[in-house]
Amino acid sequence: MHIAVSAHTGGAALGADADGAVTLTELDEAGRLLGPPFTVSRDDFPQAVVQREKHSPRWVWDDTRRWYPVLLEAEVEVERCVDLRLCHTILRNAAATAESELARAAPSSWDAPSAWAEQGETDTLFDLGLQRGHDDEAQADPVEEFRLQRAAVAGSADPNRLSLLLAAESAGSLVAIEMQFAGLPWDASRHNELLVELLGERPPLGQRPARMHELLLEIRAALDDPAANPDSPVELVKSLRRAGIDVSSTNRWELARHEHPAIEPLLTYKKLSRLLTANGWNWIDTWVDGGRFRPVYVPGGVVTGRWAADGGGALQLPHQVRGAVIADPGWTFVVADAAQLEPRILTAMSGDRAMAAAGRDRDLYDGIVASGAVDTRAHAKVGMLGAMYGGTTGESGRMLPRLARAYPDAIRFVEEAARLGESGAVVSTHLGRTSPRPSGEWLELQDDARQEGASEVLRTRAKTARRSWGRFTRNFVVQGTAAEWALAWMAGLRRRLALLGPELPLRERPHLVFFLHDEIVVHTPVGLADAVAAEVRTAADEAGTILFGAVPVQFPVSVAIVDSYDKAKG
DNA sequence: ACGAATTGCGCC
DNA sequence: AGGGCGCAATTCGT
Repeated sequence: MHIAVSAHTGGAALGADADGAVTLTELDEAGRLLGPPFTVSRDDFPQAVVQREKHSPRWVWDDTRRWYPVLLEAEVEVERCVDLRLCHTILRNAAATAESELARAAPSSWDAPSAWAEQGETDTLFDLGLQRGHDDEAQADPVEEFRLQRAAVAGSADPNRLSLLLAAESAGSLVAIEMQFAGLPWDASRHNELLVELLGERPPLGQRPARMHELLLEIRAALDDPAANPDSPVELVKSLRRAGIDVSSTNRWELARHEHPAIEPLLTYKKLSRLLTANGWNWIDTWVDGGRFRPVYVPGGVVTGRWAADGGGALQLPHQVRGAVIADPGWTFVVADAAQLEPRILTAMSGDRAMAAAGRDRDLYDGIVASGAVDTRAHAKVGMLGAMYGGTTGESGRMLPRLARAYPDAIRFVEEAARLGESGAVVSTHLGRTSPRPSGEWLELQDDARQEGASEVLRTRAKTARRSWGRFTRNFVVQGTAAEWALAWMAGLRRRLALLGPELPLRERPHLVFFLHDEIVVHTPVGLADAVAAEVRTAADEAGTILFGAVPVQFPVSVAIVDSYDKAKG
């Protein structure tokens, strides 16, 4: 029998056995049973959830993707939940819970990836969750797991932060399913127009669009090579070298360094080729259905805590096609992005007061210029990005000493994260998500390089690997904490949006339709757009306070009300 | 011939 | 010697 569970006052919950019956167990916050489990049929399950929702339970279940789509199909929304699998992953790896029973136990089905993720095809997603048994999960008792998780959090040095992280992660799992359910409004005919403007008419299978064909002829003429093939990197390098262009690869950066009549058409060709293959007509055929693009979001899909997406390249939608994202008649979009999120996160984490002042009531990079640390906004930006990514070369590297002088706390913070990574240690985000340990291979390499008589080659390799891991941990703390801020922002906004349309189903009131790391899109009736914009800002302020308390760091968002996505300055 | 790895590039 | 991804096409390796 599968048991999903709900906890908290008034809560109840569920699980499905082979016949699809669902068992609900009422729990308190520690996971203690408040009464005997009871069973409802699969058909009655959504209604049972509706009854319980009146008391705002927190549903505790193994996997939001398993349960929530069925509920949304039945127009049942859940206010909050615990996604045990996502939370387990966090607690299993967190330094703060390393001594817990949960973390010391042998790996179990809770450590496996979601068994419900792969069935994300649009035709099956929303009806099979309850019916399909899963062998591993048959053994996995969510009540017991919930208790282990609560105990692990309670036993950690800072239970509040971890609790917050688990709540945010779980809220994100609800948003992910809701956004897939609602879909991103997508106008396929507008998308086609955009493609025709850039590429020419859709060509027959296997042929190049007209514009690309013209460019191909230009390239061949310029290279004096009638067989030059820009689609093949290997052949293209040979063609370029024959024409006297000294390249070792065909990537854009390297090509752009050379002056030659073939370069410009080649770069244009590659740009269009990318558009055609990644977001061309085939993409429309595959991913747009009924005026909606429904990517499968994968909360926690990135080690840092960022989301990933499965199918359609949802998190890489090029600006070229964003004009096809058009609001329904009578509706509009509220598009918001957090301004300079990562450096502001670093400011709050490191307590750098000078940087906090630089970012107060203005663009942070402008503020850095105004402080006299660097001379242009572009320098400020590239310098800060370099500091957070571990860049050492070029402009970025040159800016670092100035930034370190002006903002010692912030720079020291990321340098320390890098140093820890290089030494093989783990680092953690503000709320306690911990970086993975370096691989056995990495550790061995470091070990071997330290041996007496290790070759110079080996020592160099070890150093390269060490630096590389340091760049990863350096970035992990910032990117991961930014992801936490974004989750808090989105969770708060989700709650606030629900209040703008009480009693209305998700798709008939303002709802989130897109999320991109530090940017959100809300689809809303036109009349509520201003109210939504206000909630977006309030939720952003709240997210900063929730994570960091009363620190003097602002998290401003730029908000645009637009009827198509390309009109938001991105 | 086929799956794995690489290349290149889109997003943040 | 720049962090994290996903995806399509090409190229490599067996």
